[in-house]
Amino acid sequence: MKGRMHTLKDKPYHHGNLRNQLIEAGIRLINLDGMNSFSLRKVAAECAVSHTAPYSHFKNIDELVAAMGEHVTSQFMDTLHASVQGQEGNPDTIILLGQAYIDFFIEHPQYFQFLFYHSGIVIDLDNYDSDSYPPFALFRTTVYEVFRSSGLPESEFTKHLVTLWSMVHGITALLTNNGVRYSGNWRDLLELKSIF
Amino acid sequence: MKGRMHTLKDKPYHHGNLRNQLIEAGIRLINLDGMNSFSLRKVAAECAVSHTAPYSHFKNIDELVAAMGEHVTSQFMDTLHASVQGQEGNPDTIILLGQAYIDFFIEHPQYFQFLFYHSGIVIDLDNYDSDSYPPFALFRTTVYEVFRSSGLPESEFTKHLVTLWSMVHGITALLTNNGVRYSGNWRDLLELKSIF
DNA sequence: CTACAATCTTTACAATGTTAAGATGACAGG
DNA sequence: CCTGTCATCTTAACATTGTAAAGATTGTAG
Repeated sequence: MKGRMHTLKDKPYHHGNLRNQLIEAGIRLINLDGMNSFSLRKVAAECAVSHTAPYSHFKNIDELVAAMGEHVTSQFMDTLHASVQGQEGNPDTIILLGQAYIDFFIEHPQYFQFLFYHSGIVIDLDNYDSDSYPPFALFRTTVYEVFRSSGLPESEFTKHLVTLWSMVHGITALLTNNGVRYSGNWRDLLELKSIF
Repeated sequence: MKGRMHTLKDKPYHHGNLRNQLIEAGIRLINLDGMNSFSLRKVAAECAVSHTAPYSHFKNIDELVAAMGEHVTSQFMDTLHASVQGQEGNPDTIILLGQAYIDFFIEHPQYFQFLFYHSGIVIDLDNYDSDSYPPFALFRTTVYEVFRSSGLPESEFTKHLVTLWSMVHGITALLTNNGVRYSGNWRDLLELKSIF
């Protein structure tokens, strides 16, 4: 991430790599206080540049937040991929993936609201084949592989997929909600198995 | 809602019932544009008072939003109660309640983010007996009545409750998310039965 | 009727997002 | 080496927002 040549993408001009530093500083702020106290000017200050410097790299604050979202989504995907690495054929793959999904947001509680309510993601449930949100696409293909060898009729797949995803997404939404208190382990609250 | 006497609660002084009108105007704004473009000054303008008039009724914007949240929660509870009215003993009560939960937010898509991320609700999963969030308390008692006559061991109750709630809450979170596109009926996406 | 207190307005200020204009400096071509 | 271009960054300015302070208004108790 340090000694790269100048491409069209990263722009280490005067300040050197400001665009990436803004993204990283922004994510740092999200992890601290969430989206409530987030501000463009704080991000700029964190990078020791004027509060309008970000406008050389992002059209507006939404584009900065979107870039931050892509960065976090990338980390999220890495975590998800790692959780199912070398588990091909294992029928518990779905559970591993679901656990990774939940654990990722438990470890970064502010990411949930940030990603799903501010980063401008788009999830199209009408056209699965179009560019879907990567974590959901992975979830879909993973669930499908297990589903295929379950003998259930193909027409039932979507229901099983969305039911599973809703459960995983729902417990995550609850446990990362600022207003929800729970000091125990989520594994005592939810039975991820017994869906198929 | 018009010809009430002055109690300690509503205060029709100069303007007449401003407190309630602020709450209603605020909820109207939420339904239009969600929490993004919400502002105290717009609510005040909507009521044709100065932008600081709300401070005679609320300590700050968070208290106004909290009052709006209580109002919406009250509507939510009315809807939930109506959905299970006269269904005592019916094992499908849980499904009716879950459907009402989902449908309420489908009809008011902005309420989900508003209620769960801005209205300051508190849900304590450690102490169920303490004042919990009313919709969750209702969900809990409703599920418990069905669960009791299912023969399952008492120790498993919490898991079943939270699993169900997560599923309902999760699909609601997804379908009311601004970034999620789905033009069909949620009943084609989820199988609320087959949990017990 | 008078004084009090609740209600509302005016004024002011700090934080924020955004735009416009100008300064800075890397770099390519002469 | 010099110069002009252009991406980058700064300064200045403005609109929107939340909030505090001070004063004006008015219903109501005594």
